[in-house]
Amino acid sequence: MPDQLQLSFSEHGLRCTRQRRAIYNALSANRDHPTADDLYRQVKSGDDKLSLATVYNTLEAFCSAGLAYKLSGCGCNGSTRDAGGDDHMHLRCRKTGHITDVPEDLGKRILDHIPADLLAELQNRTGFKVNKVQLDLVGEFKKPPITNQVPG
Amino acid sequence: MPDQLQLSFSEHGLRCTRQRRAIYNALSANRDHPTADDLYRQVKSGDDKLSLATVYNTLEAFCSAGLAYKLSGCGCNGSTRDAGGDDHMHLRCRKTGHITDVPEDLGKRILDHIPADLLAELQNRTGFKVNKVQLDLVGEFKKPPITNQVPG
DNA sequence: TTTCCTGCAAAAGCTTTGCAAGTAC
DNA sequence: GTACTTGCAAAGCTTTTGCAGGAAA
Repeated sequence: MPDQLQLSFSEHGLRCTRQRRAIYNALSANRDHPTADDLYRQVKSGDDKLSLATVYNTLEAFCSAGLAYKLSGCGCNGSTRDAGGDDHMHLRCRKTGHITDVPEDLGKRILDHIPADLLAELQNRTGFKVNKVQLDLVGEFKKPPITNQVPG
Repeated sequence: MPDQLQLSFSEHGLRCTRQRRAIYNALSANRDHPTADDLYRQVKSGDDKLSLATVYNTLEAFCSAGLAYKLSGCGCNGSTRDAGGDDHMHLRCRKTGHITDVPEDLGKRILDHIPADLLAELQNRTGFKVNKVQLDLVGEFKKPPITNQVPG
């Protein structure tokens, strides 16, 4: 009986292997933008059979299939990915480079202020179709955040 | 006669060397978020005496001094930096990872819609002081952009 | 003159690749 | 059974480090 994930994989022309399931789950569970190595260790701690090369291959496969995206952008080696999906918002600490997410409701309220007509104008002028908006607030923690996330 | 850059360096406790000037200038001139290697080649093409290690050391020095910031964030190796400064906005192509800037006026109009009171609320709730807002629009070029920038 | 910076080369770390064995379909 | 994946190990990159000589202050 094919489950949701399996369907999703096959829709994108990917075979559904144990490793890929595990990696995909780890990636989605993690709002923390793990590196390949993070994923490797995380998956490996539950299920012993995995190699780091597979993590890289799999992420590459997910990215080509559109199931995940390189997050860090830049010409850089983009070691951190994101399981696609919604708009979102990060706090990025200047001192440590650490990234945490903005509380859901607040993020939504801020992003709702971005006017769709300006994005449409952008598309007209540049030919760039916006799929997703990502707002990063760069700064630093003046006091520890209230959540369980740690600045660095 | 100490110039602007020299003053700026010494304010931050940095000595003002030929290499650092060149690297700083290249970094500021470049709205393109160059990697260390990009900077190396760019500077080297004008002025023959520079080693790649110096580029890394210098970027590190700039970052600690607050004259530049790691751009890509994440736990990642942040090969791309930014000479601090203003809020800004990028277009990030999903397919190629290439980053280009949004036309100045349009970027400003979009960023102006982010309400300051919500940012203040954020600071109250999380302890995070926002210095700079960076908006990334993730998507892809449907047709070539009008500027001289190339999608990938 | 003192302290910090640079360049070189070597080390360390991260990512990709090649290929035989294994697995999904 | 066929074609795609995995795991291993080795290769290829990028970034950092140690140290002697050189330059800024």
